[in-house]
Amino acid sequence: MTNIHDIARLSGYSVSTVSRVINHQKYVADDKRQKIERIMRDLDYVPNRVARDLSKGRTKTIGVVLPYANHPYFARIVDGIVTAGFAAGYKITMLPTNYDMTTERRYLEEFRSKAYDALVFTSRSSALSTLERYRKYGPIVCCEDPGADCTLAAAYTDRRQSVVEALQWTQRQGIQNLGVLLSRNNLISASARMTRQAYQEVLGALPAQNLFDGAVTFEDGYRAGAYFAQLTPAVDGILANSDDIAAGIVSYYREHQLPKITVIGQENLLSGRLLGLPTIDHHLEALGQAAFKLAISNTHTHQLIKSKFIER
Amino acid sequence: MTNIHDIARLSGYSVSTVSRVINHQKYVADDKRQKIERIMRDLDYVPNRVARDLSKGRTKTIGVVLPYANHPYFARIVDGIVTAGFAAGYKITMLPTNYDMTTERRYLEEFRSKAYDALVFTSRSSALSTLERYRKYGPIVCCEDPGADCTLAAAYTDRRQSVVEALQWTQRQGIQNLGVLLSRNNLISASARMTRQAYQEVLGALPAQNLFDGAVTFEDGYRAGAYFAQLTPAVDGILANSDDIAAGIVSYYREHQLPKITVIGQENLLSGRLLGLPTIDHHLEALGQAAFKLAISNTHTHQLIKSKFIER
DNA sequence: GGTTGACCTGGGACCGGTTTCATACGTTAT
DNA sequence: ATAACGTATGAAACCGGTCCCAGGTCAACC
Repeated sequence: MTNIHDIARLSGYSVSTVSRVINHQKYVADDKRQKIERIMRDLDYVPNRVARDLSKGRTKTIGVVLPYANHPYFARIVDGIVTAGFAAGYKITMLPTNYDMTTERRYLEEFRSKAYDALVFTSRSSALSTLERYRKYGPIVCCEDPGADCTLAAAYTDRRQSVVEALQWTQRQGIQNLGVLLSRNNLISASARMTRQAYQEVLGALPAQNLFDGAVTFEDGYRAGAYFAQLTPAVDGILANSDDIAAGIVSYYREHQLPKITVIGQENLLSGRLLGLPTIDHHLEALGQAAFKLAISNTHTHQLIKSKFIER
Repeated sequence: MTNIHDIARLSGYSVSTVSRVINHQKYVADDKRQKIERIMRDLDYVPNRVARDLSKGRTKTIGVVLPYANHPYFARIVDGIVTAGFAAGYKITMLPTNYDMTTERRYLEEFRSKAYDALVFTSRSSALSTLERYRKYGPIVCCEDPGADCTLAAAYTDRRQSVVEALQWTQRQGIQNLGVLLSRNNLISASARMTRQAYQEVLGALPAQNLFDGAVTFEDGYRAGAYFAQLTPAVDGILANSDDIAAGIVSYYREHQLPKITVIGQENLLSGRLLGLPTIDHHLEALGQAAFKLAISNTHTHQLIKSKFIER
């Protein structure tokens, strides 16, 4: 493979001058510039990206940590990050975790090794304090509200507020007993925390039996449907954590000819639109774009993306 | 930032020995190994990934070229690539093109610059011969049948055969006049070519007015529905190029209270399932996994992934 | 006692760029 | 006449690793 030294040798000029030509810098005489450019073209020369990155100390690459690559929630965020990254000349690398903490830790160590200029956590299993420990190696963005004193940058939806709106809507609809689905009902998940808070705020204490945990896919929604269908006292409304999951619930109720109940989805996906379900659009592409911009700005700004409740 | 030379200096041993410790190689005395390991831990040292990549001449990164990041077709392929890549310790970088040839070319040039060990084209705008010209810089995989004499590796669905099956099924259903949707009806798109071939084979010449081109999203499907609904002679069946797009057609027909017609989707997505549409599952995750394996194997194997027609 | 081979260690070239600094020349201002 | 400055160029350090090769020790074997 031909390198910058070959070009220098063949052109009779120094490596420095060739480097100046490559980078379109000032202070190169026109005739020499042209000669060097011709030789580079003749030899089919392209500067080595990795060498450049090493020398410059940056990779123009952002790592995106996410549990599953092909899940609509994360796909929409990634879409936003990729779009914004493309416009800014950054590459986006996918870092799937399956919510495995060891894997997350491995990515954090890779971050220390300068493989990425910044890291975006679309979701996480590790403690926030763990992420903060790696903050000194570069910008880290999380997609949740990490609290005012957190030094991480953050872009997040106003899930609490939008869920409050959705719940108030159910009250106006006369819904008495509402079931709730969460993906991960633990202390780590900000999404779960916000949803519980909103429930508490509008409807009071959430009965344990009205909560279905571990909902990620359509199939999970289907199982949740089976669960809620046999519940006493019966629920007359369910707040799902995604339209696809809501669709699973609706499918169960339909297939078993159960009375129709109100199911609210989230993310404004095609499935919810097809079934005419009310939903909450969290504007995840915008969230992704915001996350990217924070990643390359190296601040610790916390940025709220407004969500929108959509009646149907 | 502390580097390998710091560790060498502080430990009193040579860079070579430190390198051996880092890489868990033989021929390091136990006491020295332990001392070096302790110093690395004390200094919080992590080897620089970029330097390593430069030295080794590889990045353990695969670039995935795709038109849109958040489209179910490509998302499923990417999912397969990411899953297989993760298992093999490779990073996956997304390279969105919007079908812009200049952008594709830029990625090919980046490939020459050793930024990626291999490139996977999930779709393309450039000519195959263009891609082949870059073949000498490393493995390039395309996700279509590039023809027997093509030196690129390839993983692709048997779209022609599966569409033939779908069309034969429509015949058995008594469908007389079938409309067809394509995403890009040009010479580049193998998917369009295979679909046209299958139509020719089963139903004969495809009337120009029965073809709707440029269908990518649900909204496109909706527009296609509007188009086909006003057509004379009326179509009594439509083959769409994805379930989401098929759902667009169905939505149009529903919303305008038009007589129900048979719409066949593709990719076996949730939308098709919800609407009970027959579909063709092209097993795109498997395709992605196959593409990844080809990418790191540096052969020019052509691999067919069987598709499956699903009646509903 | 000499050869062989396994084990251990360090020097230094190499991967392929960027960037700082020293130098030198030609104008222009003082 | 000379200081000052803009332009042009190259040498060499630097980014931070890998790895080949030379050299040394020590035990086993003939």
